[in-house]
Amino acid sequence: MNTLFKALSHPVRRRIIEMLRRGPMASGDIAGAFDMTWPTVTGHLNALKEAGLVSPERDGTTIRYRLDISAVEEALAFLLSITGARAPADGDKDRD
Amino acid sequence: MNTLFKALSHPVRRRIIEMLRRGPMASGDIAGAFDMTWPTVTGHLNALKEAGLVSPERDGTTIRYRLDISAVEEALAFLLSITGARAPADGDKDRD
DNA sequence: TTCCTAATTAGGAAAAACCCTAAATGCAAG
DNA sequence: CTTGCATTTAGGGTTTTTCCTAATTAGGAA
Repeated sequence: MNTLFKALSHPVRRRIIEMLRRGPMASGDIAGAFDMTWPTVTGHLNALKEAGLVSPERDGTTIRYRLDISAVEEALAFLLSITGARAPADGDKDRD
Repeated sequence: MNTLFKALSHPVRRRIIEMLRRGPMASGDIAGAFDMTWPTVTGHLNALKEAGLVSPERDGTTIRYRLDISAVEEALAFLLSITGARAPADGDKDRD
């Protein structure tokens, strides 16, 4: 949960996640979409992999990254537990 | 969105959010729940405030922090857009 | 083997985050 | 005004993040 939210806390990494929403992409194609060096993007991909958000698969000389939805749902579960299960308490009378 | 996910990326701050789920709490009570100094907790509260996740309200000498659900829903919306699900419904967040 | 391309790891500088102690602020009561 | 309590801000040391360039690994083709 800790590395997961930390991975989501960088705009480049969130953008990568959005890109992978349509399907797996090669590392070079991902790196080419940003205005930073390839090694830097590799670092972000490693952070996402560490968080379980993506997984790489080799195909010859190219490496494709695929989005791992279940990790996203893990973060989703935390946020839903916040918005979905709110108990009424004494200074909290003005709910919608 | 950037400060929002960054705020969520620290375990102490996520725990504060969980604590505030039941209602506003005084700064001192929040700080007392952790094994760190009060100024450090104040720093975390500032990070949460910066992200729009909590808002402080003064009552005499004590300051109470209240959870701001709409910011949570903002993060929720991003994750839901990834999994492809719909936006959170209005009547879904007020039941116990 | 050698060469080329795809991609990563290594090393390090700059910036930010984290947590502490000490000092300051704000409010209320005497 | 002065004291006291609740809380925040200031300053600084240590660790982590972020990004770069240079070097390295890995696979395919000649």
